[in-house]
Amino acid sequence: MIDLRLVRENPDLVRASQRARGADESRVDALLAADAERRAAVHRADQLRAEQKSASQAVKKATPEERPAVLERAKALSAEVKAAEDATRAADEALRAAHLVIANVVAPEVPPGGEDDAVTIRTVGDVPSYDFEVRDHLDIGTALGAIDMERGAKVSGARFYFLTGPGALLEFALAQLAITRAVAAGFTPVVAPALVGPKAMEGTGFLGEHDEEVYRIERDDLYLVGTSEVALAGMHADEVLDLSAGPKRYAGWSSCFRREAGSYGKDTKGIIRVHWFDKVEMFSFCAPEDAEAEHLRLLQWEEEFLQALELPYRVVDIAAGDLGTSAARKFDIEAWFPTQGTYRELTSTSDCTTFQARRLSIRSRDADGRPQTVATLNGTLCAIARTIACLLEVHQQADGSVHVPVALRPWLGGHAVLRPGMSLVPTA
RNA sequence: GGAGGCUUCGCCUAGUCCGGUCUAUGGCGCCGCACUGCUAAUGCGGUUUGGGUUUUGGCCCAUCCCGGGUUCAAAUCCCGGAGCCUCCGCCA
Repeated sequence: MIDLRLVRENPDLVRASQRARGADESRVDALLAADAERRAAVHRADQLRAEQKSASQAVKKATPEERPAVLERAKALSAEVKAAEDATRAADEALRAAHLVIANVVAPEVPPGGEDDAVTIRTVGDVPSYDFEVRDHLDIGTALGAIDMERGAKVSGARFYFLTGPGALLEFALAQLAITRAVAAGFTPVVAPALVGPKAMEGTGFLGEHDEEVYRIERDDLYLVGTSEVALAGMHADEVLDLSAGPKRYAGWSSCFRREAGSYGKDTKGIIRVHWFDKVEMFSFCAPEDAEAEHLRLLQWEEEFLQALELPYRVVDIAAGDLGTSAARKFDIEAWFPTQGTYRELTSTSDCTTFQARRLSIRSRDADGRPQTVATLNGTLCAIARTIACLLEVHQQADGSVHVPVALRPWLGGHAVLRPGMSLVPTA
């Protein structure tokens, strides 16, 4: 949730943010009204309680003769306090409801517009050309014995898959490369739970208008995470972190689950858009004033990872209307998919400023030792299934084999190419 | 799944039986001041968090795992729940 003080002191800024997102501006005024109402209710209840406290003390000190009268007054006040507390509770809930429906305030640099208005910041690597007919990742993967969609569907339904043989090895190789690089950069590696409670889910902003995307285990009141961001953010809920040595960074590995409710017909072929995949996610907790710089660092680590995979890509600055609820700014990296003749999203990094941390009550101490809400940022290091898809397409060769990027070879038995029917036994 | 125990202001802890200056005790740690040639030791003071209000000096309210209840009054009594621990059962 956004900072209430900001709404009180600079409502126009928040209204402008809502407008940029294409969201309802009047929610800002509803929030202001709810805030004023709550403060009035709290004030009334506090004053009544103060009176009641002294009345209660008087009961104790009263002589037997005055006792009935004093007790009478205390009882009356008690009833008034109870009523005032009910009113406060109602005002609290109204405020919370009004508060939760406002998305994070977009950063001033964010491009205006919607989904199609992302601005390309830079393009890295040359778009490859092929002197043969390119095949899509599913054709290549099936021929390699790396991907089995049909049996995935047989066992679990559409958008499920098996990774087999070289596909399974690729999964582990990518995970190893991602985690190894993250550790070298100073991240703490984490294996995070894929099932989380409602608090973590709501705190990270996934239960608002986008809860259609989320798998829910009703019987146990648990959710399957769509990203380990949820567990990593929730990890430090209700804590005061020591950030005196700089940002606290985690690289979390977990399975990710997405219902893909609104995407019927999109990317139906292969493993680009699936209900389940594994992902290594970077997550940072840092002081609010460091968030922008940290965001650029996350972006840089993402880029270096794709460079290690020898994949051409471009970095785009996502427009206001296409930002997630929690994000103030978001950069996607889109990698080249030869069969689609375009760049497709492979990673995404968001600066959530204090939006998530305020909901989850994650704080640190400022220079004066006062608690302050931290900023949280997340970034994909490697969404494994989609990355495999991209690797297979970009690195395909005329004979149906696939070039293995040098960085991945240590985890692929030293093999420089993958080819149908090959032995997976490591080379000497 | 069954039985029992635990949860207090950073950490440890007193208090809970028997409700009322609990406006929460003590120790450790931390901060400030004093003493000391320096260090150590010692002494004094401070040290939960959130909200409201404010003439910026404060003042008020809440907060003893969470939510209800009883009562004029709840850390304390009653009911429900969560988390952790131990034992039994089951299990990779």
